[in-house]
Amino acid sequence: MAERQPYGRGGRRPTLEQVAARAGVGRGTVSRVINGSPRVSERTRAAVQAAVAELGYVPNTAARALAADRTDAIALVVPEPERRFFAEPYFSDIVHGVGLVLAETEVQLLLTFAGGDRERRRLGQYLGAQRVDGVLLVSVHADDPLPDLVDQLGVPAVISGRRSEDEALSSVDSDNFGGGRVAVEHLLQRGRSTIAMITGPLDVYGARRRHDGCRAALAAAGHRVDPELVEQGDFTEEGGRRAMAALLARRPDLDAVFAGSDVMAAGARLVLREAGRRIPEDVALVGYDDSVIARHMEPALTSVRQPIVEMGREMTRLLLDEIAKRPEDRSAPGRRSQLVLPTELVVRDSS
Amino acid sequence: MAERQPYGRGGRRPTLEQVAARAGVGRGTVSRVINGSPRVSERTRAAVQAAVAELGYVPNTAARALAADRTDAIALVVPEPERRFFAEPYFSDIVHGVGLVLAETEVQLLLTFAGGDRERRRLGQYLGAQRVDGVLLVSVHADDPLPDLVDQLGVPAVISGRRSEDEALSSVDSDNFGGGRVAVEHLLQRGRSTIAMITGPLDVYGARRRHDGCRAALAAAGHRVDPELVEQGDFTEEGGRRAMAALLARRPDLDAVFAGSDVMAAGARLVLREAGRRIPEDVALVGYDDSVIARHMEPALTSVRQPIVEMGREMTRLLLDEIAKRPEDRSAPGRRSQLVLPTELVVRDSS
DNA sequence: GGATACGATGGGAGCGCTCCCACCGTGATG
DNA sequence: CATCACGGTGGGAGCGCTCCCATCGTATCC
Repeated sequence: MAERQPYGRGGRRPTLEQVAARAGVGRGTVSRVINGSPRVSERTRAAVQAAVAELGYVPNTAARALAADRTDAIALVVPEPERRFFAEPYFSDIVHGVGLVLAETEVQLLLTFAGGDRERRRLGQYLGAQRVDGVLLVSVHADDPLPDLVDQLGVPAVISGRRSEDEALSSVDSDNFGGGRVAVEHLLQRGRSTIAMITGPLDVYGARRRHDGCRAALAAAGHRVDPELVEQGDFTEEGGRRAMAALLARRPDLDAVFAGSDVMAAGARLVLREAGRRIPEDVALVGYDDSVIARHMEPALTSVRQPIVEMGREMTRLLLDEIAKRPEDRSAPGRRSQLVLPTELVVRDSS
Repeated sequence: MAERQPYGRGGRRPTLEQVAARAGVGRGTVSRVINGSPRVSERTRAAVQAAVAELGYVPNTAARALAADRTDAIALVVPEPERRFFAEPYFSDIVHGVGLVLAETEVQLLLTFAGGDRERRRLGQYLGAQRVDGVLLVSVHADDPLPDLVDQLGVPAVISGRRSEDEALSSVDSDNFGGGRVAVEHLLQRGRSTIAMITGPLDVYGARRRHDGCRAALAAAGHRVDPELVEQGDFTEEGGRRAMAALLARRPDLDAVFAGSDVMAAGARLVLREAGRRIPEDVALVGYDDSVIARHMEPALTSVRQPIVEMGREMTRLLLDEIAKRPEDRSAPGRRSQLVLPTELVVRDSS
């Protein structure tokens, strides 16, 4: 193999045409080899590959994108400021899952933050500019117009979680209903009978489903669902404290609490401790998310785990499938895939 | 303004040509307006802008990249697996700093992980494919061939930290020498006289500079630099423990320790405590990085802070400058910018 | 041996843009 | 009144690739 050119200082890179000349074939043939078309003889293929290696040829992405109308790149759009993105292990796991699928392809992942208003507006431009073949949307709020914008632009997209019962976009969610149910079933099995619930904001779809699953488990066990034992939080630690205080005031006899997130469980724990309740002896506590704090809490928190890495994988698979279809074959709105992955209870010391 | 087309279902987006037709001008004129050229009359500019708005025109990136040979995108290349990237606040701050500068431009940031070997190899292809105008390299190891590969490809690049005294690439580093010096000066001011040092691996440039600064401070104060008081660690907690144990065995009379990283300081702290030494009463402890653990340590750790956000900003500025030059004007190897930002001592309870 | 089929190949057209040169008209200048 | 300068404009050429159609050769069949 000949020495490869250092292209530095503005030297131009070899083109298809030059590879073709070197290999003594036509442009079309080289293109076929590069793209792995089967309609090339073994001899020719070898000659072309040799020429590619000698010249250190790499296809120009821009030219390919322009001619073929595809970029071989997808974007992960994070509608949050960078800080939050890095702070939450959720994103890390999603990216990891995405990466696992993309590693087997030639598709590149672009991370895009759209935290601020300005960046938000620019995103439309960005997608309109056909920089990417598709979009992965994570951490989308119920009232976020972004998904609909993306959909209207005709850009294939998959959303993590869903915004409501009838999500218009393709989505991958975890089984929030099952998660809530299994948490409460676990508490019942532990012999608890007066089970309180700190929910997330009930206009958030996932939070409502956790709540529904919880009620379902109680009903299935023949328990009455007592409104006095339900208090709404806001996914913050402070919200968890407030909710716990209210529950304790109304029902000092409660012997278990299911919180819709680990962070709220952490808040609840503080209030319980201040009230002199031992965990789990007096009150069993179960959280949701299986986050880092669950493991580090004292006592370690029983929590419901979502398969986040797996969600990242499935989102990516779904998106690549959608992209692979020709535009006219793409699923019509309303007939998109809605995937729901199972959750799992991780039992620790708090229950 | 007319209703904007929803392009969905494979509908094509408007082109420059169509905007030109709509505005009753030529292609060139529209291009000039889009790119903010001053050589357009106010009348014409307004007409074109109206047409752009009516059609919802967005320039096609691929076509622009092909014609102009620039992508308006830069890549942040992280030669680490995703996990580490998210785990370390360092990266979060860098990305934040980069984002601050890019927010004022039309340049897009792409995050690229090159942790695995496979991804590593693909990166060359990626850069060769002219997907980006330049590259930001962070967390590069001394023996990493990546920077030279990038340089050889003629892709403008800026590296965070430097690999050695004579870094070939443009770089932005923090003042490790000054950081080491100020840490030790602080200990001397506190009246400590027997100051031990746990260094990072001395083949890592930054670690060596911290060590050098430390020695310089000692020498300036008229202290002899006692080899018995220097022990090399490896930036891990375990390494910090081992080093501390060795130092304590050799010199039980030491009254201060400067560790080359917070994590090593954390390891040292455990050993000191096991040996019954109180911090800071018996032994003062200073770390490096001002990481989260510094604040959360018991007692809170005095540490040297690097201006990481600022480093991200400066790296980006440097890179954009380099990109703005025509290729033939770009700095020759050896005459690249080497920027060093000041470090700062954050005094807490451990000293 | 000629018609047929099909795999392999070459290269024209065109993707949407920027660059640049030619050209137009106007007002200043000799 | 001819000449020049210059701001403003139109549009050809070309970026490097993919797509596709025409073409060529060879194996296959009657």
